[in-house]
Amino acid sequence: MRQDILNCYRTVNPHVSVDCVLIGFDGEQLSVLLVKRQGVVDKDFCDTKLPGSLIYVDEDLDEAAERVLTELTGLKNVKLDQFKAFGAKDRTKNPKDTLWLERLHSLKSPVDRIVSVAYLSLQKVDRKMMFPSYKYEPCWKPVKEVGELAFDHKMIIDEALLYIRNRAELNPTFLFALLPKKFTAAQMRKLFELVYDKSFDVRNFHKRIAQMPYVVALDEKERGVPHRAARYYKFDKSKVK
Amino acid sequence: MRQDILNCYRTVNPHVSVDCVLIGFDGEQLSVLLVKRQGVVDKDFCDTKLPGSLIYVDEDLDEAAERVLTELTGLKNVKLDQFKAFGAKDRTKNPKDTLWLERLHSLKSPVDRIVSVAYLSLQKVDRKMMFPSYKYEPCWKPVKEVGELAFDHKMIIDEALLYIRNRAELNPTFLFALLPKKFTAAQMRKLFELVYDKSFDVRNFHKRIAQMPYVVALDEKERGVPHRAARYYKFDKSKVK
DNA sequence: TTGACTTATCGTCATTTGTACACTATATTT
DNA sequence: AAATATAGTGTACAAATGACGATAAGTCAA
Repeated sequence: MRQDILNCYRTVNPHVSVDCVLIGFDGEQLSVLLVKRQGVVDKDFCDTKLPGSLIYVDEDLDEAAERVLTELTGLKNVKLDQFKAFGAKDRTKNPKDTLWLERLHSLKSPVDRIVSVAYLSLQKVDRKMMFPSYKYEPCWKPVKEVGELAFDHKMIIDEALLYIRNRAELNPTFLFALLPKKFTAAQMRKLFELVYDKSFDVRNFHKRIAQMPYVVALDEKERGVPHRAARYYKFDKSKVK
Repeated sequence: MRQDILNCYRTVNPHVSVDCVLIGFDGEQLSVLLVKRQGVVDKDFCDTKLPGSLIYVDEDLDEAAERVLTELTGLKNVKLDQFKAFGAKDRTKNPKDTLWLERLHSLKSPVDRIVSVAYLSLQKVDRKMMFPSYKYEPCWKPVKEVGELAFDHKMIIDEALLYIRNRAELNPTFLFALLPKKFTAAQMRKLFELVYDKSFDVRNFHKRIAQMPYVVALDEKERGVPHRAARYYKFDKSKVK
């Protein structure tokens, strides 16, 4: 790819990276998109991490996030929001992490502490979803099952979830990016319960939906379920506020 | 000062800076704390900016923010919250800014784009308030009167105000850092009106105060005002939630 | 001393919003 | 036809919100 060839000649900024937290919802649970580290043989290495990388010296932060996500997962045109920078003194002190970095970027001098700017995107997760690029083996991992990751990526994910919750409280429409185009009231309720970490009364939740002008009921219903079929709703962005 | 001497031997990270947005309220309006650039003779230079500077390679971001604020204003123990990173491609491309930076830090190579992590703190502003250090001429400037500043500092201030508003909507107790220990309902209302950019009904606002358990009425009243004296209130942190 | 003026404080009423709670409806499977 | 699994609905009370008018407590000037 032309873009990749050009990038070889760009200077890497060894002090700043971006990390992308993609949170997905499949109707059941929240997941996060993780990739594998490349070029590391030692099995002892913790080789799962967020899609992220060092940026180039002359590269816009937002653009860097999009580029890195595309390079590692093949995903394009993903709307990413910056939510926090991570710059603890010891965040890149683990030899596993520093060694990997130095090899990957062919760095001459040992890596200093790297400040990472974290980005968030909410995605619908389709079970049969394929990634355009499998080079780094991107895959969705349920957030509740995420173990230790490289660097401080576990903490970054926790902060992302906190951010989602706060932002949803301010403006719930933000969450509809996680739902499929057609969704049932039950799916929506499940999502809200996961995000707010509490359960909602079914009847009151229906009332709540009824007074959201941007959630419109469709004529269509579920098919092939072994019980009463639920009505589908859709999110109409144009009816927000 | 010992700290300063030691700092001379630390390595500067030429790619990452911190900027501190201190927002103050004096009972009338919101102000922001600005400092003067040092060591620049050319009068054409736009020499007012936020207190901020490059960090050291091995320095925690949060610590860097506190250190820089202390070095530029003398203020200590200020609670700073990180709210956003700024990393536009061209944010350090203005020759005025780059020249100043290169001289200040005695940099050998020209500065690349610098990613800046912005921090926020809310302060009560006392008209007779003195700064422990006047080296960089720190002073409060009403936000509505802020003109063009160095770098993208104007934009950083705008983002800070947006952040304050969002965060206050989530949790209004956050705003009490802006009010003096004793304050009147009118002062509090004025502040809320500035932050939310709309006016509130005086009577309903009193009701709103009455049902904030953390705002407690004092016996004390205003003195020397040419009309009925207003009651003082105080904020009791322990009664939040 | 009095009345004009200014700002503080309190009260009412209508409306909206939040919350607790139990039964009927519809589709599939056996 | 019965079992079962989930969808969908209404009512009553409490609490919060918002629009508005009336009264209280000071200063100031005549």
